Amino acid sequence: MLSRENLEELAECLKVLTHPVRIRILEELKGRSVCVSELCQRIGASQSNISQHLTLLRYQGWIKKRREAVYNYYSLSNKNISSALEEICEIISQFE
Amino acid sequence: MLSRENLEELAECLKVLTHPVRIRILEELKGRSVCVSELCQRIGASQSNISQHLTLLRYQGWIKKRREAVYNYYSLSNKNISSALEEICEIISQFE
DNA sequence: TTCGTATATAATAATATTAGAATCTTCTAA
DNA sequence: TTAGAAGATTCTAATATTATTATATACGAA
Repeated sequence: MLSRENLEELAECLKVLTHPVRIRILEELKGRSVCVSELCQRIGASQSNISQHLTLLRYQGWIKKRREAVYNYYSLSNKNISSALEEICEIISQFE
Repeated sequence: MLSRENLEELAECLKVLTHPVRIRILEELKGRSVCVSELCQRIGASQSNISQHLTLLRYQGWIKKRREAVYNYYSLSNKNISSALEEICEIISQFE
């Protein structure tokens, strides 16, 4: 049984995955770095909106950024994220 | 890559797990049925509050209820839920 | 230095979620 | 039937999340 603290951490952590745009961002970042403007184009949301979701994702440790010339390239913060996301997708999709 | 529709379904489905009380409820229901009043006691939340979380969990298909005399017993809606929850906990806890 | 492009941040408004109180419904036992 | 208990529903106020708009910053090019 999880402690009250762990419960809240888990809940908080999963909040990241409860917005379609954020899941989509994580998918786009699978295996490569993408800059903000490209993410905007591919996902079809405003720059400001994407940027805010990126900030949250980074704050929660799912992604990291790297500056290169004019661009900020974002990527998954480690290799497990990608497979973790896939596993969670799969687990959840079994219920539908 | 998930479709826009699937993205939203996935996000929606995971929202269930983003409240400590709901995770706690699912944990309490692992392997057994529990009635509302007992859940209130064990979790330490108001009857109304628990009942609302139960309604959401049931609406999303995570749990089912069964009437028995005066009591409503809730249980996980299938056997996969329990292990799915554990797997997700484990996946997430790797990031911390 | 100044300009333009890429991105971040701040402020705001709209919407969603939450807890708690009050009320209603359903069922059982008498 | 009626009283009482279990649980559901409804409403409200507080809070959190989200998208939008406007503004700020950072940096490369000229």
